[in-house]
Amino acid sequence: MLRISKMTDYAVVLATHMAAAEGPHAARDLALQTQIPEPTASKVLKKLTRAGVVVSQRGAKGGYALARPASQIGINVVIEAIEGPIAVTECSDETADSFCEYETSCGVRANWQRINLAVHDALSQITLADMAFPGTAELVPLARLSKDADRMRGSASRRNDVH
Amino acid sequence: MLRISKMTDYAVVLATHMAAAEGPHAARDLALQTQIPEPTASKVLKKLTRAGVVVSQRGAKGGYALARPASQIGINVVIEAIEGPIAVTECSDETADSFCEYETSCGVRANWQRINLAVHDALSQITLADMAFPGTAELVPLARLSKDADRMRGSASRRNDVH
DNA sequence: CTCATATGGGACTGAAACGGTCCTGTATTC
DNA sequence: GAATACAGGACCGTTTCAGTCCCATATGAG
Repeated sequence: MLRISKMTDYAVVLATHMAAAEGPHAARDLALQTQIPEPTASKVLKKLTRAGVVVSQRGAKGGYALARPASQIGINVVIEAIEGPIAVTECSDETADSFCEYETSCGVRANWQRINLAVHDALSQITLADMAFPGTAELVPLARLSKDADRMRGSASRRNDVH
Repeated sequence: MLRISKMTDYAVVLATHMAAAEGPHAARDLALQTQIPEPTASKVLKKLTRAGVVVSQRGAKGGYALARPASQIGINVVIEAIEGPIAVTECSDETADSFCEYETSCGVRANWQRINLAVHDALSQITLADMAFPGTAELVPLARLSKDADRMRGSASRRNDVH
């Protein structure tokens, strides 16, 4: 579960590449650099464009570029661009939740939404800048994690390595 | 994305029901109570059993029961029981990661694992007991959320259950 | 001992989603 | 106006998903 689709994986890789260098990137170039088949990369880029994650420039010398600074684009945005809203279950999908037939059995609903939120939150913590410039993460990945954790939590160092 | 499959949804609902009452629950009973089609419920329960989330008793008067107290079973365990390990991308799957062809383009790997961890962590925070007895959550869902957030962030006790 | 009850473990199927390709149209630059 | 690149779908084979069904096995009751 929570297995992200390949398309989404591609989206993150492509976005990360764009984050690493300025200026317009032609779909073809990105495809070559990332080893993603060109038509597929193109498809992904189109979706990212529609979602407003990247902006596009048509014509010769055209290409794609991030719509905002990489540090302001959370991973969740990229993921949602491809896979739609992060709604773990149908009953947390607004269109359907009026018809949750369980009702009685389902004090579960509110909790699913907590789960959704938690996941969403976790994802939004990580930006494309983090992905593009692992920086300290590469040297001390866990240290970086705890740095993030500190920022989130305001205090204690906690590395749970593991899992 | 991050759309959990129906089966997993069922698993959580079923597990929550078991958390709400003691003793062995026959698959049939659970199916009736939760409105989940019986064969399907049965299938899910079998998976939960294999994963060790619940224990089963065969024969007349048999049924299923949680393997541990509800407060000690994180949602992540239930989810993983149905959907397999939480590995967001293939390259974070250990079997495959030796062959991440990107390599150069992929400083992304380490970051995916951060993402995985973040998600996994978020899920493990929520136990079946939380699901079965929403308590304050029902009255003030958002307040409860921020309360949780505080608990997460404030350093305090946080059990990592295992797996 | 025997029968009714329940789980264990797959096999199987129709429907839907996924991954990937390709084609036609439109905007932009030279 | 020709070459370049994106926009938007149509299309298709493969895989996964949801759901059902069947048979084997274990257990308790009479």
